[in-house]
Amino acid sequence: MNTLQVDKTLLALAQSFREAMRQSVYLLRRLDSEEQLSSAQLGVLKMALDGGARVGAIARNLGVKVPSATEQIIKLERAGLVQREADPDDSRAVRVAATAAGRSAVEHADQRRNEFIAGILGTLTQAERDVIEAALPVFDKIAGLNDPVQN
Amino acid sequence: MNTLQVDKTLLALAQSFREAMRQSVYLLRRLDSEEQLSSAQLGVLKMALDGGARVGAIARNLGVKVPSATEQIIKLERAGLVQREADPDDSRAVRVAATAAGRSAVEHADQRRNEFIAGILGTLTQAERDVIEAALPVFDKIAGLNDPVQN
DNA sequence: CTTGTTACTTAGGCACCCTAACTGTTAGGA
DNA sequence: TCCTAACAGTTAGGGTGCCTAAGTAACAAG
Repeated sequence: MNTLQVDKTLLALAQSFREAMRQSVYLLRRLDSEEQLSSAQLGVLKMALDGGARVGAIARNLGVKVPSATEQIIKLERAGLVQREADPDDSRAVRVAATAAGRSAVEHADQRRNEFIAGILGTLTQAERDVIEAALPVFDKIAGLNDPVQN
Repeated sequence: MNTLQVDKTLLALAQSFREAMRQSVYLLRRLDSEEQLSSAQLGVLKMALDGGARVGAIARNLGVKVPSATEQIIKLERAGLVQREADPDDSRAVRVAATAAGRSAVEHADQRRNEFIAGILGTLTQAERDVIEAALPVFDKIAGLNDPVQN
């Protein structure tokens, strides 16, 4: 019960946690390789769904630097999935809005990806799914803890 | 309780699961950006710890194609962290073994990464950590389900 | 009206991954 | 024995996504 022991447990958990993260990278890679729309682009596109998202906000939400967001936005624009327009209130800013094609692309991509994952989850027992479901909010919290440190 | 409803629940869970995976990508990215040894290289190096791992085995374990593994191995070799030597039993094959420097690099990198994650996990409640701990084996199972599809 | 800050874009570069093509080795017939 | 198919890795070439540094343009404050 001393500090050392607690740390040891924590470190062991951290190790397993890292391994799980590593696995999810593979899973995501696989998911990406079977779709037209990459995860990065899907993330941008999703933010552009509700009207006009600013480039900086998109970057922040995706955990990347502004130029990286710009790059994805330009690709999406060329693909006709988003439009860039000047912000009426601040002409330095750019509003990124999904086009109709963009909207439908998101829906399709999201559905296909969800189905893929659901297919995997479907092979689990209900108890296992419950365990996952219970863990997801904690993952969210962890993500929130990671976020604020910013860049 | 009909199939449709089950599917709906499953899809919703899949959606949340995807979101959690997305977050772990950010977390891993952050982890990587603060270290010398990248995740990709650490993965290769770890496989090279117990004697001689074959290039193909490394690639398979890391979920990448052989040329990608070769690339990382060459980098590690240039950094003096692994050695490549011919397999005595099959001279087509190459054995990749960690050097002393490689071993110590793994230890340091692993420890630093674990400490980083432990620092995050340490801010959770014990109950939350328990939930995570319970979920990790299920993540492993999911990874195993994803793996076999191979290519 | 100048000066600093802010929002974004452009330019250049790096890491990691992939497919296709090549080299060398092994193994299984004819 | 020799020829050929399969196999293990490497090389070549290309794509994506991310980053920093250096522009450009617009706002905001003195």
